[in-house]
Amino acid sequence: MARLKSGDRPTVKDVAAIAGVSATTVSRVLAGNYPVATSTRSRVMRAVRELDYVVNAQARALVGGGPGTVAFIVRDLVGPLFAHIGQGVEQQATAEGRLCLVCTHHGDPERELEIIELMRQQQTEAVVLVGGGMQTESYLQRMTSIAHSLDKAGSRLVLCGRPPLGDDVPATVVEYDNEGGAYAVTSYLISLGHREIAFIGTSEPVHTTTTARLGGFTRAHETHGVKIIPERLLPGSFDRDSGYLQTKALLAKRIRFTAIVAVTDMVASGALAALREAGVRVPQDVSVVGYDDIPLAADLTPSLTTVHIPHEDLGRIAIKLALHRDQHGLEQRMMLGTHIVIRDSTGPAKSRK
Amino acid sequence: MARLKSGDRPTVKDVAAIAGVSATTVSRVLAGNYPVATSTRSRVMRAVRELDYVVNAQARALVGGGPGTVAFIVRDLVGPLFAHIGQGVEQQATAEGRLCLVCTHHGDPERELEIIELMRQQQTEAVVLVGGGMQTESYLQRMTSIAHSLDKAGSRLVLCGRPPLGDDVPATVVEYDNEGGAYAVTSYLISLGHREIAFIGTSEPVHTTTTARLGGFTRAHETHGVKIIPERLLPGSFDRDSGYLQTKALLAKRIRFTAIVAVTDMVASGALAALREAGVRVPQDVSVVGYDDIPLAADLTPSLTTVHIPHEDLGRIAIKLALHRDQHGLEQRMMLGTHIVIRDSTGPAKSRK
DNA sequence: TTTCGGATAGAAATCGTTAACTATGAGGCC
DNA sequence: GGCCTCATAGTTAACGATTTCTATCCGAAA
Repeated sequence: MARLKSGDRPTVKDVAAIAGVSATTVSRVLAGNYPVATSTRSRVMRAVRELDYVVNAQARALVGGGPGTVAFIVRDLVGPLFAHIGQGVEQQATAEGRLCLVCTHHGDPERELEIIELMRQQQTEAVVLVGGGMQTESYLQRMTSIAHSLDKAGSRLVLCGRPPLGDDVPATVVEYDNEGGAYAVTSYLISLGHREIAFIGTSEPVHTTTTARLGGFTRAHETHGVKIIPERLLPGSFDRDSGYLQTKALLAKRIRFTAIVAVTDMVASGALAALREAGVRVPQDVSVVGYDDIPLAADLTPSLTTVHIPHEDLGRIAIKLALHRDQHGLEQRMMLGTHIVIRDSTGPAKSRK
Repeated sequence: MARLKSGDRPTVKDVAAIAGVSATTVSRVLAGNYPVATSTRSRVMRAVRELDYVVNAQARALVGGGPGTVAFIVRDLVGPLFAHIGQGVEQQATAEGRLCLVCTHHGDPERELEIIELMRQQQTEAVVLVGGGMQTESYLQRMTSIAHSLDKAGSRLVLCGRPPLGDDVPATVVEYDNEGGAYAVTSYLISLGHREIAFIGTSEPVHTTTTARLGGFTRAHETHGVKIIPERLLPGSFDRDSGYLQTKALLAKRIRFTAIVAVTDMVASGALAALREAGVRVPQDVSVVGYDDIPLAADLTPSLTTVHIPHEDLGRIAIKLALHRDQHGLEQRMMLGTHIVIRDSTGPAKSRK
């Protein structure tokens, strides 16, 4: 007689004891994959309700059943782009019957590694790394070895919005055309007559996102035969403050410019604020473009011309590819398109007297 | 001789076989909680590295060890306030050595219940429900029964940003002063001379967040002896479109108003856009206030007067209380303060002719 | 020399569930 | 009537790790 100590949660055995059957039968009633007499079934169900029994997912997982999990590893949860990618990841994971773990590393590579190790212990089916990463040699090397470790353990490293590690590395990669977007938006500015364009947000150490965006910026200049001067390349992070401060600095140093390409919309937003304070009109005096197309980009004043990233698709496709990687025909490397969204923060270059 | 089939992940037994010891010893070396000869230890460690072994968290959990998990259940991941609360939840969970599951229900109460059930199976230590909820009788009843179920299973229902279910219900509740914030910001408008204030975002069925905010709005009017007319109470959801459309409607219907209280900043943002289109100046002609203090509130034009919610604290405290609920002196019900942030979207009421 | 105890290591039980075997009775067929 | 099969339910092993409980060896104390 399995007397149930209060505080302990009931097990199949407890249910079985009450229903007067074996544990196997309880399991079969719940799974419904084996014939059970109707009377038995109802007795079991009554016992289940009486005890308010639920299976122990851990025990079930051990023996092979139960929902798998997918991990979503991100710098921070705040910030509009992570949320959208996360939305895509969570949606697709749920649609595929998986649970979704979330972890943040706040930009600390050590912490990122710890988290991945933890996910390996958790038997996670896929580990999605979101956003750009460092590009140092040692970091890439460690990532590569992690990809192999996860692969051996039946899991999968997924790089979302970050370039591939190499051809022989077992990882799923879903990128967006970061460089192309920067190229397009810069070309657009050049076509409007701008020749003195500042870029806010170069970074050190080298970051994949920055590199790609700056790369597109540079290529557009080259294609159209416009020279870039280093004074117009300003460092900074991805946040609003960076845009504000760097724009202030730009104005203070009296460097000539007719347009600003900001590395993110948040940076652009800071730039707009700084320009407004300085009495510089946008877009009459200076054009400003951002990158990301965050939800409020259209609500800034003036509304912001920017590059749209298919955030949610990025997350969704990442999960889909990773979970169905055994199916033939599913390429494990995918590049999604970006497109520029023209709003009111850009206009013809002021003809310099 | 435990020959390792490729594709299977290594177990303690495999490590033990290679190191020439028993599984027990491997476990002890890894846990470090029992004396093991130095030579044995190093042989085991070598085998661990050779196989790239990691423990199976599921198996470990079954026998009591391993990190616990908390679940974070939310309407959507996008939307600034959820991200911030999530950030708080994740941070605190990580700090307490817990993993963090995340699920979305898109406003579907059925789905919400399914998710909670799933979390109970997962032996989650705490289930955090974020944001307001429906206030229908049946919903509250089901929530109450869930609270008891989770409690019996050693888990904990946590209500974050939502009023308590009742005194005898085992749940942790962390609220913010929703009603007080609305009262304060409405009082502020009244003190500026506004007497004709519209509220955008009443909802049906009754939603806790809306109810509280509208409640504060109403109380402020009563306190200051100002009458509310139903025409100035407009329905709508929490998003930008709602604010835009309702403001358009308000203008079209030629209802007199000198100020708008929007149920969220996103709604306020839509209202600002509609007013701008109509050539109504803010704050000279009409004042606008929001609620939430989203990151870009300061970047709207004009910058938005709003009510600040301590989002991150909300999430952090929710987890802290839930995980340490056994410790005496920790109240399982907490109300955090809100405060209004005065920016440029509010000004004195235009003296009517 | 005998015995006691500390230092190590292994065997076996345990966690909760499922799945592969077994076992039992009833009913149909020759 | 004997045999075979189907329906149903129970036994037992397995999943991978931890944790008692034992067992051995060796040096020290008596």
